[in-house]
Amino acid sequence: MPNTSTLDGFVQRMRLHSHVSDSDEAAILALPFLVIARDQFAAIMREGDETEFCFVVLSGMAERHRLDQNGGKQILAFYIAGDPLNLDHLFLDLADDDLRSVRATRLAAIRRGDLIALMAARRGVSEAALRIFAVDSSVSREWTVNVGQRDAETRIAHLLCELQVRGGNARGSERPWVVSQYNIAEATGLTPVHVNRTLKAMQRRGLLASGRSGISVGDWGRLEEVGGFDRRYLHLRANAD
Amino acid sequence: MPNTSTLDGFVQRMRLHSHVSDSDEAAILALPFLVIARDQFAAIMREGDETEFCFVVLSGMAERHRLDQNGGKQILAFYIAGDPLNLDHLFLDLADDDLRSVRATRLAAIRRGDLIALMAARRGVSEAALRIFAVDSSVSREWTVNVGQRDAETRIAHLLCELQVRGGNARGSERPWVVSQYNIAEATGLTPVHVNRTLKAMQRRGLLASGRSGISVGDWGRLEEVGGFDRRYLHLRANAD
DNA sequence: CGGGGCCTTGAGGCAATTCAAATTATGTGG
DNA sequence: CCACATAATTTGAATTGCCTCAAGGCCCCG
Repeated sequence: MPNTSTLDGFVQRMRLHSHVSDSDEAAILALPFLVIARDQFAAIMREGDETEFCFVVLSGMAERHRLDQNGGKQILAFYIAGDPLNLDHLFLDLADDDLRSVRATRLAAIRRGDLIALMAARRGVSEAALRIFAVDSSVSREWTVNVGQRDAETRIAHLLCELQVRGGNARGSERPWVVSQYNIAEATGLTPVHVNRTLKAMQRRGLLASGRSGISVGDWGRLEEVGGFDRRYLHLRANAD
Repeated sequence: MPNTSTLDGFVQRMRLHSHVSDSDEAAILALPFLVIARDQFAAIMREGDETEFCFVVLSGMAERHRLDQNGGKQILAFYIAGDPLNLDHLFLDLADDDLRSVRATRLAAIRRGDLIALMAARRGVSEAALRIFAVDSSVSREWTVNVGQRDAETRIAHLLCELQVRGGNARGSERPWVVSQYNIAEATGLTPVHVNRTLKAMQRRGLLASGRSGISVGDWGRLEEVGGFDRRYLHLRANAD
C-alpha cells in the first residue's frame, strides 16, 4: 500500500512502466508539494487556467473532461492514486481541459518548475515521467476507439476492464467500481439511461455482479472478451519490481 | 513553402507553438535522416513493431489508426507536411498503433537515438518537440470529444475545420480537402454511406462547395459554427515568427 | 422524516446503420 | 486514345441502437 501522504504512489505508478533507481526515487520523494483536498465534484483546474502546478492523486479519484459547444461533456480520463493529472502542463502555458474530483480526493500539487528542474537533472526521472505521458496518450487514444467504434455494452465493458486493471486487480477482483453510472455515461458518450439499461442486462447475463456497495465483476474472462479488452495499450511492464 | 527535401517543415511546425532559435534550427536541419517513400495506403509502422525511427512528413499525408476486436478501424490522427508521426516512440519500445500513408507520401526517418541525443543537448529543441507532443495529445482528446459527443454533421464540420486550419488556411480557403469520404468515415466513427449523405446535405446548404478536385469550403464562418470549432485546442501561437 | 442524489423503468422517436446496387471518377495497358 | 478494371461516390429501402421525455423508487444523511 502506498503512503498517501507522500509521493510514494507516484513512484509506484512510474514503476508500472519504467525501472526507477533508488536515488531517483529518493529525489522524487524529496520534491516539495502542497496537499490539496477536494470534495466530490470539485474543480481542480479549469480550461484556460495558467499551468503552475502538476497534480498527483494521493487518494480518491479525479477526471479530465472537455465541454463542447452544445453543452455536451466528455470525460477524457480517470485518475487514481499515484496518477499524475496533467503532465502536459509541463509543456503548455494554458490548460485545455477541466480537471475535477470524482469523489473526495487529496492531491499533491508540485510546482511545474520544480518538476522540470528535477527532470532536467535526472535522466531517469525524465524518462519515467515522459513514459507515463506517452502511456496516458495511448490510453486516451483507446478511449477514442471506444467511443468511435464500439457499441454500448462493449464500451462499458472495456472501460470497466481498464479501471480494474489500472486499479491493480489484474484478473478482476470482486472489488466494486467507485464510479457512478453518470460518470460511465460521460466517459463513454452514452446517456445515463442507456448505461443503466446496459448494466442491468450485463448483470442478468452474469458478466457483472451487484453487491451492496456497487457493481463488481461477475465473470472476468467474459467481461474482457465482451469488451474486446487487450491490455497491451497500457504498456505495463511484465515484471514490476 | 517549406523545402520538402529537408526537415525545414518540421521546424516550421515547431514554430506554430514555440520560438525556435537559429542555432536550434540549424541543429535540427543537421540531423541525419533517411527518406522513405510510400504509395497510397502503405504501412509505415504496425502495432507491435519496435520503435527505432521517428518519422516526419516531408510531403503527402499520413494517418495513425487502431483496430479493435470487431474489425473496426478508428483513425486517430492525420499528419501533414512538417508533422512528426510518432514522438511517443521516443519513450516507448513498442508501437501501439498502425501508421499508414493516406496518399503518396515522403517521410524523413530519424533515428530515435539521434533525436533523443539532440533533445538532451539542446533544451530549446526538447521543449519544442515536447510541446508538439503535448499539442498532439490535446488534438487527440478533441477527437474523442468529436466522436463521443457530436452528431454526424458536427463531427464532419469540425474535422474539416481542423484540417483547414492545420493546413495553414486560417480562414478556410477554397483549397479542397484531399481526404476521401472513407477516410472521413474512419476518422469520425461514421459509415461511409452516412458521411456521403451528410456531405451532400452540407453542400445543398452552402456550407461546402464541390469543385472538380474535391470538396472545398463553401461558407467558412458557418462551417466553424456548425462544427462548434474553437481553435484554442490547437495551441497556435498568436504571432508565428 | 424529509430532501436530494442516484438508480430504474416505460413508451415513442430518430439518427445512423445495414444491405444492396447504380453511377461516376481514376487509372492502365494495349 | 479507347477499353477495361478498379476505386470512390451516390442513392434507396428497411432496420435498429440509442436517445428523449417522463415518472417512480431507493437510499443515504441531516
